[in-house]
Amino acid sequence: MARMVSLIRGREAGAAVTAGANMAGCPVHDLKARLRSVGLRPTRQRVALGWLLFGRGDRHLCAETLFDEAQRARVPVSLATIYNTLNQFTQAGLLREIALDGARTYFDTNVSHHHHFFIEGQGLTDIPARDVIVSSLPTPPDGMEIDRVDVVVRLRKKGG
Amino acid sequence: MARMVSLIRGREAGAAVTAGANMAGCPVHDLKARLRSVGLRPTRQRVALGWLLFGRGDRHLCAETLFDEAQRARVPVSLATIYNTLNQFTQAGLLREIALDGARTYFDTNVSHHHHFFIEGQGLTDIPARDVIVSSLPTPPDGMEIDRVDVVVRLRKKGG
DNA sequence: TTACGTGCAAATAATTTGCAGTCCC
DNA sequence: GGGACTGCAAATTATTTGCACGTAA
Repeated sequence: MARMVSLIRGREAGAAVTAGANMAGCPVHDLKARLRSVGLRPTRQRVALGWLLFGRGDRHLCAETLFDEAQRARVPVSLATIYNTLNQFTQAGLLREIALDGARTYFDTNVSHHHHFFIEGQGLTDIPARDVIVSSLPTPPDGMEIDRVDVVVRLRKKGG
Repeated sequence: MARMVSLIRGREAGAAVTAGANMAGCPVHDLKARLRSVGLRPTRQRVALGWLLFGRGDRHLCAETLFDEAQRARVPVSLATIYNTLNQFTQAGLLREIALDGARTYFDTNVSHHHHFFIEGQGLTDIPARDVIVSSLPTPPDGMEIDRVDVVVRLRKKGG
């Protein structure tokens, strides 16, 4: 299996963790350090879930999905802990919450700036930030500023 | 109260209903006709809810909100019927569903092309379609075409 | 040791559904 | 009159929470 230089990406992601260079290369160690750096104890469950979440590239998943994966991976973890962990990770900036249809809540392991394709009933695909150019935006109301701009490109079957 | 030429807007909205000109001007009649034209019987509840929904310009609301309004307006309608009606209206193209935070489901009475400001915890405001220009989009995957592009501009308090 | 985490089961919250009675056409 | 619609209450589904026990620092 290829080495992973930085298990978790994002705006300020690597900084504290991969800067030291020497320790880099052990994904589990990186993950533990990353958890500590956001104030979360690297417990067995959190490390295991972090491994599932961040070990396979960018993903969009919901609590139930992660729960299934954990069971398949023989990681003993309760659904309640899945929910707690997803929320804690999100609050810590390791995940981003995505609202799609009001039913389930989805989480994006890619917290850097980017957009999404969305196919009804089939889920999400990332669009790199550079592939979408928003060249004109309205002025925010007084006292407000733009936090971020999310673009969702809804797709349908051609000639559907 | 000012006259309403077309109670319900949207891509194909007015056509069948306001074309005849003579009947136009009676919002209730227009609404009933509009309901019939999408295959929904204009029952007391649906007309009352349609009136609440479309009689006051563009709105973003959830089931609970509409339920409260109905009660305040002395419209006897059950919460179950609110949900059913919102879903039927959405399916008929009179409303658009908006996913914001995964918790509640919101509905937009404006089904024409436009975008949204979103302030965490404070809800939505419309952005006219002309105020947002997306000048570059990725190519859709094979066999797919773009249905529509939704832009959400997330705001936060300045210097928050 | 000791505060933080976890698991379980019960509690919420939003929404849907089954069915008997009601209403529009 | 007959099928579509509504209301109610019960059922579902997604998620959160309280509390006793376990575990990282």
